[in-house]
Amino acid sequence: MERLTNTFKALSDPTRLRILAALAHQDLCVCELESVLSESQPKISKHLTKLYDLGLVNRARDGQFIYYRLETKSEVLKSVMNVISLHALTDDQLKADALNLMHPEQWACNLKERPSR
Amino acid sequence: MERLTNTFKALSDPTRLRILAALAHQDLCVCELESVLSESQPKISKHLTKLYDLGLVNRARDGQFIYYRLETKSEVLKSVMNVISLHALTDDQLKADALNLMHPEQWACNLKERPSR
DNA sequence: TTATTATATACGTATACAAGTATATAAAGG
DNA sequence: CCTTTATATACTTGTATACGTATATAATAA
Repeated sequence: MERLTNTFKALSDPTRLRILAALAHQDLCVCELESVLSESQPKISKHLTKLYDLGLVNRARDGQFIYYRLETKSEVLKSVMNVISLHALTDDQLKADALNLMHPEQWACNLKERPSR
Repeated sequence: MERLTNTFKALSDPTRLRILAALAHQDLCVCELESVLSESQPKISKHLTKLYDLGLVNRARDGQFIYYRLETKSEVLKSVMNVISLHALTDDQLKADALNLMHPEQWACNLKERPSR
């Protein structure tokens, strides 16, 4: 049961929910998430590490960048993402994040073009 | 978003998950939950109060007893209960609780017969 | 009324954790 | 090589919270 409670604990932090909601749209590297959420690099990185350790996200290095994506193997995450995505339709913070996601030209991130796209 | 993160936080505690899993079978009062989970009265009571404050369970007094039941109005809880119930099929602790639930004659609880049944 | 049972809560303690700051590691480019 | 950019992590601090113990409240029974 500890695995399940730890998963819920991971979901109990607003920053991690925002990260998951953003990754539901597309895979992103740390610096991109910094821009989308307007949060500090260590903060984003630490939350991503926590999500990774729990098996909720996956990651792959591409040069300097490390791209994170949702872990599709997690059935619990799959169920919960439905709840989160539904919430994203009405929650102001999540709506603002989704808007930022649509405007990469405004990101502070120096990444001009995405190598993997 | 705070409402959602608080809900996930409530679900991140094993005792509260056990309570919800038990209430998924039937409504129960505090002393019955004490017996089913083999946990202390203040511990059960405090967790129930937390679940109640979050709107995840409802309660109704019946004489000395206060019966708790799942709050069917919560859509988030409804989604999450599917995950929990699925987990209950394989988790040892939740299976043991379900077994206790089937043997009320073994409960330390002095409640001989349920008034509301 | 007094005793008993059921439930809630206050209080102290130990622990977990989020966040900021600083630093370490790693890759790329000059 | 040195510099810059991206990412991870160590360290500290404040806060939240779970638990046990004790006590308060409420209902029932004697």
